[in-house]
Amino acid sequence: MDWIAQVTERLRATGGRMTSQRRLILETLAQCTDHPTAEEVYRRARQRAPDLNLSTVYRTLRWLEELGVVGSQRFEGERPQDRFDPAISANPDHHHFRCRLCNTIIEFPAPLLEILKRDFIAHYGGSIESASLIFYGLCQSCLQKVESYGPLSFNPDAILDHTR
Amino acid sequence: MDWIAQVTERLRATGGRMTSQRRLILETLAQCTDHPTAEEVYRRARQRAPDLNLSTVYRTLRWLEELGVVGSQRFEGERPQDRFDPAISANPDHHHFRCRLCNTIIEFPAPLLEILKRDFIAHYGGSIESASLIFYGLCQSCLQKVESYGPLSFNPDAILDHTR
DNA sequence: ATCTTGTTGCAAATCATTTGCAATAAAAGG
DNA sequence: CCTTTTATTGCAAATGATTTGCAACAAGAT
Repeated sequence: MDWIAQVTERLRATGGRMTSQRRLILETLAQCTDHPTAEEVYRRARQRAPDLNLSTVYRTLRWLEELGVVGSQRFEGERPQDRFDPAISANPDHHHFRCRLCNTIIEFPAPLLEILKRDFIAHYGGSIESASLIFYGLCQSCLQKVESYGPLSFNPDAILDHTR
Repeated sequence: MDWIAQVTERLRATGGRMTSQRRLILETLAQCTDHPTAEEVYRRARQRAPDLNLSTVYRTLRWLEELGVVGSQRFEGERPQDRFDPAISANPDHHHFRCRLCNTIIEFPAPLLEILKRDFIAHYGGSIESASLIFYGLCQSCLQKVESYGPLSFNPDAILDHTR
């Protein structure tokens, strides 16, 4: 059984209905290899159904979030907006790296995080139910570009006055 | 030289001016042991200067953020709003645990995170400039309360009909 | 085929945060 | 100390992502 059928089943199990809009949004999500915003999901899905509404996209995404089918996170250095992560069910325990230049997001596993959790609990007690780890930096290719160009040297005094 | 004097110096160094509002906000932040929202900083500060404006609080907090004097982060499970962290300059490399019940935030060091960063770079290349790690769970005292009460057993059929 | 009720589209509301602008007040210079 | 410059403030309005009320619509059950 594929992903969409599974989600449909969960939906029915809680008294929900499968609609053409929801199916479309699910299919759109299934094709994503990135972490789209609600607006981006909307734009992509609307190509196949121009009267789809942004509210419906939001409602569907929130509902999928509750079902644990998609994740959502916000990243620094961009407008405050949720990005949705369709990969969460296939790959539950991943974290995120975001490139400051090209904005690529890399998902990576972090089994060592368990040690950090144990450390925390050893020191402070309590229990940990979930964790969010985000790295920010330069991805491999952006780092190479920066290195090959060398650092930018900005010297205001060196700027020529072309008006003279 | 105390914290406020240091911040004032940095401010002057960039052509800024120290005002009564900024001093008040700095003093309010210095007394915080928690991670207040802009609104909370505003409420606390306004007790001493009732005509302080929320915009001024925002502008000052953003400016302190740029100076690296305060941090800001958002936590899941509450309205999407920034919380400001006055402890960042005293204690630069800390991460956050947030209790799902009492909302207490615990700051903790995570030196092992360096290993995770090295692991990531070994696998994917690139470079890491910053990291955000947030744990969500129950703090020690909330965990104890939950354990001593035992888990709540919710059984709809067991609810008595008091209308009879 | 019909009924029930979950879902949609639309427009308006929310809510944290930002911004334009005229008035105000630091700090610099005399 | 007093003027001058211009950074900063308070206020109100704008912004922008997200949510919500509601009447029309359409799944899925009977």
